[in-house]
Amino acid sequence: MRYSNLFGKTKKETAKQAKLKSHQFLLRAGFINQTAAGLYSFLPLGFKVLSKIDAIVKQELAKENVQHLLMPYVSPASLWQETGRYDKMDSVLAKFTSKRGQDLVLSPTHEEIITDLVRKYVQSYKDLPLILNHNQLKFRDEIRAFGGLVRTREFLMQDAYTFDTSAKGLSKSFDAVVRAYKNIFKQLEIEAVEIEADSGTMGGSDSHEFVIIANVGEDLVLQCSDCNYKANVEKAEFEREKINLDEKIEVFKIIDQPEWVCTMQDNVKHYRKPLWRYLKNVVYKDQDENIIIASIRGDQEVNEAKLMQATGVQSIEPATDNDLKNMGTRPGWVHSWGHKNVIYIGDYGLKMVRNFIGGQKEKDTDSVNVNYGRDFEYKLLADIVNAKENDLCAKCKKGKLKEKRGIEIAHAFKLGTCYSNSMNAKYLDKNGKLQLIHMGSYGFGVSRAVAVVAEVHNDDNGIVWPKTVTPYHVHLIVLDTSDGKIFKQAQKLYEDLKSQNIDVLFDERKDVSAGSKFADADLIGIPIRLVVSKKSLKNGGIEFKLRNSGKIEIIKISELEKRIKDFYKI
RNA sequence: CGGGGAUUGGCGCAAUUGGCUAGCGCGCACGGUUUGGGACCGUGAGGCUGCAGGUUCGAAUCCUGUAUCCCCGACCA
Repeated sequence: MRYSNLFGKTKKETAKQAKLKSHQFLLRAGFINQTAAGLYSFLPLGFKVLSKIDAIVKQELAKENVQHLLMPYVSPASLWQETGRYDKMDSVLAKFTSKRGQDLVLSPTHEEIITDLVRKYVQSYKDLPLILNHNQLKFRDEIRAFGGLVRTREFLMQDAYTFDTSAKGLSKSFDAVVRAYKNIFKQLEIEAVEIEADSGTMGGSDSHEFVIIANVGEDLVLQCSDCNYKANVEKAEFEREKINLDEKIEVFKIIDQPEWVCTMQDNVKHYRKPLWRYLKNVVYKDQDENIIIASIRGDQEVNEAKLMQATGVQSIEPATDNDLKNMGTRPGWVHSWGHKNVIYIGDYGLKMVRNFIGGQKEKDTDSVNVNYGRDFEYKLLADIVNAKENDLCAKCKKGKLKEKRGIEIAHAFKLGTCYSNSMNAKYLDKNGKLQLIHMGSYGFGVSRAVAVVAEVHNDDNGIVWPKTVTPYHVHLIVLDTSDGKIFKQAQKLYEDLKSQNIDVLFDERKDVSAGSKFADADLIGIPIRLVVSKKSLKNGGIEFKLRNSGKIEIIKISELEKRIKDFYKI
């Protein structure tokens, strides 16, 4: 490709809105362009990188006997209604109606569609196990875009689905896909940590997330300082330590308290005691408008994923002031006991504190010396709060959990039979009995990976692409273009390399300074830079420079092809 | 979904107590001088100031509505 023909030029200025380096460089170097919030066009350079990642992903999966297919981007509402996700995933589903009145959605994922496919074709245990994959666009509405390609509403995702006759088979298939993922990470030169995660609306029992540790990430990961326990914040378990169980249990009292004391901050201001001393009540309502009061320690935060699991409800949302009014209370005045027709649930942490403050705030009174087990008790006590920095690891009970930020790049779910059950996907076993298919679901963010790779591989001047995903093999620059001989020589080199299946970006611009060309080469980030100039030819050849090194070598034209092919192992 | 900010040539920005022909940098086109780390001179093209109303002698500037984009919050009662 001749640079002057390339669609998408480099820019000197970066948009203020772009915070991440990957985002800035991808914009400046002309790899991507934003069409609307969370919707990006891939320009030729970006599309080349995307295509290469896409190919690597498919290739590595194919090694694990994964079969590729392609399912539609648009799917009928009826499939989503079968599993209940038409309502459950309402916030991300873009729903619309066709001209003939058919209800449709833009698929945010493809479990429903593939399960529908598989139930039509799989009849016997002889058809299993089976791993199917496609790399297809996804659309998730109401996602707030972030970091360029890191978080977009529409994105290219690889999603594989495994089908087995048993949980054991599922584990094997799961391992196969995870193996492929690890090889993909290696190819892309990114380091992903495998962590335990919450399954969320995906359902199923067990899920592993693959996260690139980066302080620009929006995922919170907790990692044990001692053992190898790692989990994301939705899932991370921790051991609740005794806070003040050596304190004497005092007599329960109702005392005067100024009306302004409402929030945890107010309590701290008023009583001048640490946060853990206060009882905190967080009110939610579930899909059927049932009120749930989560009672926790003042220093803790409710974890909605854990709360949903513990209460067994399908969805929760924070109660509104109006909901509180209907309960006969108001913000700051919610009681830890005594509200009628509500579900109370407490966190295990309540047992680690004696003599709480709070629990039944009224206009100018509240209670003190409140003790769980003596003054109030719940039928439901569970892990419903977030683990945080320096909490004790639940696994080894020795190490402290450390918080890290990360970008989720892949996620693998053991779905079990939840989809096959709701969608009636069964097979006949050896005994002629109908059995549910055991499923797994596996997603890798292909377009996100473009950002992740750029985020990991860059310097002050631009991107440094790994050789596996570089848009071109070499960036050929010609200087001293007014000298016809030199220009012709460069042109010949360009043609020769191309004929050897070497992908060349040829910067043959005549009216552009050397510095400008070098700066563009650095920004674009192709691993090998070649320069043909008066100087290089005088020195006996072509300048050869790797993007990630300052060293410049002169290489004879006759040796160039081999050098490049060795580098790329092609 | 809630709150805040923004929207001015392709890109990045200026100009608002309402007032001259809406400026600047980058980029682009043409001519010339340059050519090893984002060169310079000259000339030029490119705008109904997001859109729709309103106030006014006069609106980029004030008011109303609306669209789009960005940031924060997604809870602690």
